[in-house]
Amino acid sequence: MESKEAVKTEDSIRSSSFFDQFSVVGMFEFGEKSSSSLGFMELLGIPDFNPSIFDILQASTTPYVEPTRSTSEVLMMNNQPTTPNSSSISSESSVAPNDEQSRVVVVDEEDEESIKTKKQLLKPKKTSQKKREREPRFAFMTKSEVDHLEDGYRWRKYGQKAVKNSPFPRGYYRCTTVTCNVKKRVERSFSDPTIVVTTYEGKHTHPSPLVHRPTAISTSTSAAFIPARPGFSAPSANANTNTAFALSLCRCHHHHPSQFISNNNLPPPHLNCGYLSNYLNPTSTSTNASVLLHGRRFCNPASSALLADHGLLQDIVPSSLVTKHD
DNA sequence: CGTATTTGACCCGCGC
DNA sequence: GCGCGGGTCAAATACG
Repeated sequence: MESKEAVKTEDSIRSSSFFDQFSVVGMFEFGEKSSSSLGFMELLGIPDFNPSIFDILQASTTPYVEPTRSTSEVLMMNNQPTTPNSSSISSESSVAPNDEQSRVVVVDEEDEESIKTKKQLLKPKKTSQKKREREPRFAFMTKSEVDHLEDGYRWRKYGQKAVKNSPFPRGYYRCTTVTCNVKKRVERSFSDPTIVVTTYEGKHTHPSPLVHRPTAISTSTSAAFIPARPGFSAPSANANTNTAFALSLCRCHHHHPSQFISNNNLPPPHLNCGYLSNYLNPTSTSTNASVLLHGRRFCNPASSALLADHGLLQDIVPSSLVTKHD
């Protein structure tokens, strides 16, 4: 164990952050940017992420309703091009079976919450008991073989329930930090078993233990998911989990490395800002694990500086590859 | 032995 | 009021 810990440098720990595992090919939001969506970005370690990433995309997206979910929970999914003119960022159907690059769609559930709140106002409570307040929630869909995706935080599973009309159970997790009451639900899509739906609720009141407290994770379960990376000798403790790590907040397809972005992955050409980077684990079994890294681009220089400050960029991307993009 | 997970019971909100 | 389903609790169990 000691030898493993020895190679868990701060860099490698940082590399296990959320973005290193998921390819965020699209972020979507109903209407205007909400505070909750920014909270989600904060959750992901980009507290001041340039809000312009929430460019209007809804016109090119198709609402997707999970059959097993309550009717009030609507997932926006950009990869089900039911409309001919859809300029969706990616097409799920085009994904090769062995393409383990995760695809994530962020869903803002604030609308749902506001609707519920309105309902409560119109309909008097049956009891005097105070209704349990709910934190803003975000759901996103990830194409992944593993249910519980490592996101840099430590989670304790506190429940599991069978989901109606679905063969896949839903897991309930709580952040292990005592002062933090962030929860997340993890379930596999019934309609597409390759898709994992993760719903976060609340905002972390603390930094990611994997990012800011590298020594603290040496005995944590999360450490088992730290991916092996070029330059680090530690093998991936979970090859299935870490077959592909990618970060791609795409808004400008002509900046994308062509070898990484298939035609089906291209974001709408009119989206003229953003960046993309990809990181694949070459030690994994994935046939796609061949490319180390491609440059990132940032629409807003402040965002670039911010990420650098958070160590999310500079530890992964050589400075020569970081390009400010105005 | 300490910690994490499992799982049945329980609570609560909602629709009928 | 009742049943259903989602969410949570907590004792039992597993694991390192």
